[in-house]
Amino acid sequence: MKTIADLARLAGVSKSTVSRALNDSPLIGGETRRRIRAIAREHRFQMNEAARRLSLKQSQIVALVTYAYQPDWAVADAFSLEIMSGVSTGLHANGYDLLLIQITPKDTEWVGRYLGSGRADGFIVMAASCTQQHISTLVEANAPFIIWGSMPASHDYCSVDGDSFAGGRTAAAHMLRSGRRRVAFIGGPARAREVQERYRGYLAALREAGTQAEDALVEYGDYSPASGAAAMRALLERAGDLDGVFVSSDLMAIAAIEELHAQGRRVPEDVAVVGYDDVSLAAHSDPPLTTIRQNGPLAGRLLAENLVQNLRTGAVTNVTIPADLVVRKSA
Amino acid sequence: MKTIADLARLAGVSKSTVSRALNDSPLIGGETRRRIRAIAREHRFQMNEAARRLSLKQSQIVALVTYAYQPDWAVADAFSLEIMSGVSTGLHANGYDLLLIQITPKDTEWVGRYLGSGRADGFIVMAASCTQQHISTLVEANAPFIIWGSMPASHDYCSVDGDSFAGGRTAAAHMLRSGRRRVAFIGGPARAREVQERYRGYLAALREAGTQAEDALVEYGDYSPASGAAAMRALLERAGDLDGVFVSSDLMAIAAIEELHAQGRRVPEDVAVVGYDDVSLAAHSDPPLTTIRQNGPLAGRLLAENLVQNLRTGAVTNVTIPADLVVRKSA
DNA sequence: CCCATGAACGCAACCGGTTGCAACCGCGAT
DNA sequence: ATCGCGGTTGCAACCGGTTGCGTTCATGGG
Repeated sequence: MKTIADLARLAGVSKSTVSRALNDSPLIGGETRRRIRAIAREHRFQMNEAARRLSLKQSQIVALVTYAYQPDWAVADAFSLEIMSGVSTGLHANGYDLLLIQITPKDTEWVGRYLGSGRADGFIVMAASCTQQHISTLVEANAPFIIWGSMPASHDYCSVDGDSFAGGRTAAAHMLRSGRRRVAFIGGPARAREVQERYRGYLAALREAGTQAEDALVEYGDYSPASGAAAMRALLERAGDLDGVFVSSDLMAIAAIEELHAQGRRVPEDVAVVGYDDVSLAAHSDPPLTTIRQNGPLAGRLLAENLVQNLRTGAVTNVTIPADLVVRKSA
Repeated sequence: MKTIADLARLAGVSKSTVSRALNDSPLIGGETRRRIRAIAREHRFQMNEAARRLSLKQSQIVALVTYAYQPDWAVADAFSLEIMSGVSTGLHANGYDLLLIQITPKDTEWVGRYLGSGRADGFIVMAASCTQQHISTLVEANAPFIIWGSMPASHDYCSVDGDSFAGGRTAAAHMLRSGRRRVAFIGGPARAREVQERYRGYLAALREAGTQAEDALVEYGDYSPASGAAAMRALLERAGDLDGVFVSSDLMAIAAIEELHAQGRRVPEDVAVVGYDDVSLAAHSDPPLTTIRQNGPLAGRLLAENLVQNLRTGAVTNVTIPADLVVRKSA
């Protein structure tokens, strides 16, 4: 592999000139630059990144932080893939590489390990798989990072989030518009911010439709299918005449549908169901699930772009992406 | 951030001694080593990786090669995630980092871009998303790499693959054992090696059960649900009394089941169905799909470990991992 | 005609590690 | 007392880029 010193010799100039020519420095004359670049191309020159990074004191790498895989976690569906893909393209477009790192819940050294050693310039973390602890670690280390998902009310770091309020509103409005009178709400953990937002959206839709909100129509779970079925059961007991339900996750929604079937209700004839996430099996469930989907690739791209911007300018941005309704058969 | 020069000053020794102590060089006395490491720990020392890589001429990074995300490709299910996770843990355990790179079909420069610049030491590629072209590029560049999936008969590079033969055999045997007499075969593309292997396994199971193989019972598709349904339709026309079918992919299997239902057959009462892959929706299909699953995390770990071994010793290994039957309701 | 000015480029230090080789130590053997 | 030797440690070069500053040369203005 050739070095810029080799190119310099070939071109009859100095290392500095080659370096500058390759980096589009205005200090170099047009003719010289062209000649040097031609030689570089001709020899398939590839700059040694390690050396460059050493000099520049930056790696042009951002790390996507994930937890170690938990078999029971297989829920990590296609959306993660989509987001990763988006992050990757967004990063590459800006000259950055994507590092995938796995951490354990109790590990608090990882920030230093990657930032201090210069293996990464910044981080992308997922709110879903990330404790408050981890976030504090990041801010204390003064690490550049961006987070996907809902964040505490007061925060001073970058983020990209789905529009949970709009998602909840759209879902509920869809059912109300098609004539449903008593639509219930099944959430994830009540303290999860995105769940609260979806609930607020649900409420807004009810209000706009002139419908009364009822406490008897809301129930919470923990995103597990079992909890979805349990919540459905509870609702049915308290309000047997409900004719629609907005569920905060597809997996819970599918479990809820099974529960409905078990109790002899037809979906969507008797009760409409709309889920959230549009996981891959949503399209193949019985009946195919109407649900709210977020644009994964877009989310990824925004995560990448905003982090890079933060890296370059220090700007901290908070953007939210739309949540779209995909209508199938269940509502 | 401190450098080894700083540590050297603090410890009253030279840079070289610090470097050696930190790298467990046998040249350093036990006492000195301990003292230096203590100081390093105390100051939360993190070695500058860029500098280290420049000296060592290796990055301790391997790149996982993926294609840019294609929306119509959403099939890239949980298995990819599992495999990635496995690769990640396997790599970290060996002191390597995982880089995620995306390439386009016509890009032929990527090998040089990453290898020549020292951004990665080796590659992991997926047979499924990888043309013969890409492989040639890799071998010509003399790049260290390992591939997941079936490879051409003659090859001299590392690989990890699922045991398709055993998978096909197990699937067919399961149905035969439970009394099915005429079990059919629906494959993916006939020229795909893994499909051929699964077919051979299917044949072996028939032979072992003393059953006659029939050409009328085999049909091929292209992994798309539509092709699965079409294949099922064709089989039903030719051999209306079949009572079992082994399908080369879950998505096709689910489509086949829908076709069976459409024609008034019950699953599994009238005809048993076994799929392949155990995608996330297999557990939730109607009826829940009996299928063949491969251990993604294991595959990933093996990919990582064997590539690292190749990097260190040059050994080229070809390993295959088991394909396990997961029995649900469809067979 | 001379000097200030700026464009284009070279010199050499620096980034922070690694490593071959020389230097030094105390020791038992000759 | 001298020599040889194994065990430790330091010196300095090297990895391949980047960049502040000085140098060279042509040009335009006084």
